[in-house]
Amino acid sequence: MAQPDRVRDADRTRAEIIEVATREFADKGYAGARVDEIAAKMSSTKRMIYYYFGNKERLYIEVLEHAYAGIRAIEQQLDVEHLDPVDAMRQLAELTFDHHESHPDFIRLVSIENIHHAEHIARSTVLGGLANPALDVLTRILARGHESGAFRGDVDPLDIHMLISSFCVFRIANRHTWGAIFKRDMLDPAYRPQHRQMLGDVLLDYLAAR
Amino acid sequence: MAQPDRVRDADRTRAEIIEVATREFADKGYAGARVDEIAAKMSSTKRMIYYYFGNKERLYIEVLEHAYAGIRAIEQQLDVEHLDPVDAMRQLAELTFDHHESHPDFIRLVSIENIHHAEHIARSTVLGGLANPALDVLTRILARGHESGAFRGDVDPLDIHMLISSFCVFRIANRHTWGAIFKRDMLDPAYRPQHRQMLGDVLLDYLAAR
Amino acid sequence: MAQPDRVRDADRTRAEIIEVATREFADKGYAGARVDEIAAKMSSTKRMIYYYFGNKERLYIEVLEHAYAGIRAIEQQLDVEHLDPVDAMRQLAELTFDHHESHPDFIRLVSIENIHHAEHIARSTVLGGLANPALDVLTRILARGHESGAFRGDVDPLDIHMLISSFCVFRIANRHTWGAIFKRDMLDPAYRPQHRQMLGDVLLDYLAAR
Amino acid sequence: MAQPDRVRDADRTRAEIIEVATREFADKGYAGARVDEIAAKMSSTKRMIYYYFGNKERLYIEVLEHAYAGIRAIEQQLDVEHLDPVDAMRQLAELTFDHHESHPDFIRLVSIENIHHAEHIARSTVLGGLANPALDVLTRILARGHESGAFRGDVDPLDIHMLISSFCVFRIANRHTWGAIFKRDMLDPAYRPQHRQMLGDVLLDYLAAR
DNA sequence: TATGAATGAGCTTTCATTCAT
DNA sequence: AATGAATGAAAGCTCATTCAT
Repeated sequence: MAQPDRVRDADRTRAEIIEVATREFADKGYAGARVDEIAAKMSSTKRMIYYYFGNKERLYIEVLEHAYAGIRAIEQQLDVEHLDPVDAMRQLAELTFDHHESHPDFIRLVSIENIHHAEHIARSTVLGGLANPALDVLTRILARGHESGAFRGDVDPLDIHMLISSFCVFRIANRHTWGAIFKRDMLDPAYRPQHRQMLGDVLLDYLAAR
Repeated sequence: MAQPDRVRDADRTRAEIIEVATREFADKGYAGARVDEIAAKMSSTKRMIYYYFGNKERLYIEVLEHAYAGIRAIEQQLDVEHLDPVDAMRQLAELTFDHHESHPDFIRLVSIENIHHAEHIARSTVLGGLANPALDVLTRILARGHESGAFRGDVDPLDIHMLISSFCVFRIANRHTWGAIFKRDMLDPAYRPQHRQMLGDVLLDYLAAR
Repeated sequence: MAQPDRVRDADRTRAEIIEVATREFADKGYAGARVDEIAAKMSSTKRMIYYYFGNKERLYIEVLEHAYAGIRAIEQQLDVEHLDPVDAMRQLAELTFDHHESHPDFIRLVSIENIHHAEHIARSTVLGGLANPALDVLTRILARGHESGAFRGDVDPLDIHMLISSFCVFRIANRHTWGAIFKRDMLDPAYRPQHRQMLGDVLLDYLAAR
Repeated sequence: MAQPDRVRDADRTRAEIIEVATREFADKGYAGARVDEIAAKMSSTKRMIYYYFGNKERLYIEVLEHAYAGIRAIEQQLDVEHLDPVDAMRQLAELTFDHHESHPDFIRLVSIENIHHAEHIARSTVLGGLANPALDVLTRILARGHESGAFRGDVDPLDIHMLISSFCVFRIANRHTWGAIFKRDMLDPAYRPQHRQMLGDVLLDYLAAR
């Protein structure tokens, strides 16, 4: 029984490093994050970061992989086949809305990765082949909506996904400059219901057959 | 005649530093950008950066101020009072769409500034008080559209601005991760007309009085 | 029967470590060799190196001792008493020539040890007292050659040994810089017979009574 | 006059770094040498090493280039055309003998470079194209000696150079292991005349026409 | 006898910044 | 107004070694 415990310790150490590093990278960016700072904020030592991840970049890539893993499960919360396409579409949008709002670190990591031209995603064996399952669900909803006569049929699912993502991501990613310029915090809970409603309305108004 | 020339040389040196630094910061982020690299890419020397800007942060702030200054002129291209509100709305959206597409460095600087919690905007005397004139134009269009019966009246102009911005910014800011995950370049010219059209449609469908 | 087997396993493990470490030290030098690298190249683990040898330096010393042990058997291949002194001398030289050529790792270890001022030889109980038996054989040949009137009598056997060694060692030890500067590989098989012949000629011309 | 002084300071700083680094690399080898140690032994700082040389390897390469530069002037001390070939040959050998004895750091650097498979010479633009002028002089002496009937004509100048080098290098390069095994310091001044004489005799006996 | 996890000390290198002229 | 040389502080990373079982 000694072996499993040690293995669990190793996993625990790895997991803690990923967790602390996620916060640090999301907060400071890749170049701005300090390996020493990550070490200081965890119960293990800096040496362990190099023991498990080899270097800063590989740690960052694993942080990215871990962060992206979280979003893959979104669509599984949606029982799309038993829902009216209109309801399904709104629910899918709101699921994204809620997910992004509750995962600001993920959104920030994505921003950071874009600053780096997504070079680390390209370098990741995991993320390179990541198909977004939410897109399949969306495609299915659009098809069923078109069949039922509720939706127009000339839309590209990926464009709809872009519309949803842009709205949900923007609130989080551009929160600070927006707040500085317009003196309004897009994430102020007071605006939340109105924005969440707005997203669904925008989508459904656009998709509505005419 | 010596003085003015020297002044003009000084202005030219400043301008070149800003120009090179804009590219460097936009490309690498604030922490990732290197003062040495900026110096190497310009015709003047590193010492001049410190002579004119004091330190890296103040240079970055001036880069940001310079970049934001560019966007303020957008709405001036729009003769809003002589246009039908529906046309004016579509034109305003397309103006933003076009501007952002042709100013990727600005969008990237905004992303970078958000990574840094907009702390430099807060520190800038210029940017702190920056009111976005586009918002006034937008407010005016929405009011006229509501008066004419074309638009619904229950929308917050800033939310509409957010909708436009999110769509226009997302294509640029998230281009690389999107491309890495979905294997499609959002900025591929082939998609441009369709996205530009889509933005206007989304807006007008949503704003339409019902 | 368990004990002997374990002992044999232990010997086998030790032998493998020595073997792998010899290659690694000879290839990279003492400071350049990595304990991790040695461990990675063997079937056992890094911990075993410390288990059997205590530390890197003691491992290196044992590698050195093992390498020097190989050369002690050289002169035993020579049936010196039944040979004409001239033939014996040439054969002894060629034996050294052949041995060094076929043991480049030994030559490299000697170079490395010289870089370290032979401090590890001094620290080795085995090597400190190592008398080179080849020298006895050489001394005997020179004496018999002088008695027979073939050789001059005013030579120091150790100087002759130095002459032989310098020629045989140089080809191996300085192969790479020589090749880089003169664009000729001293170990190219095409030159081998000529160099081997030359060594004997040089020796016998010098030793010839006049 | 300010510029030249600063330039001289820069040159002086570079020269001091090379000088101290030569001793350190020659003493400890490439991997064993410490940049910190080099810095500690000079009047400038560690940062300057990186300012002028970029990294440890480039510093080592420049050390090597500087060390090799010293040996190129050897043959210029020899007025070969006005000497009898026999005398010229002995003088050339003694020049090499003396040079190597008085430049043990150079010999050690060559040994070290061989341990590294001469990879740094290969990487050096200077050393890659280094022709050894001493070889030209040697070729000339051999030719004149053959013409005069003093020397045999079937020898390759490079082989003769190898014979000279091996003898002169061996005393320095293998001094420590030799001393440890045979309890005799090859560089003991007491042996110097005898070895110097021996080298010339060996050479001339071998080259003598018969 | 054996081993995966862990580590302190120290290594090379980088970077924004300032000095001296 | 301009500049090449210099630098302190700290960054990322490595290495021989030991711990805990």
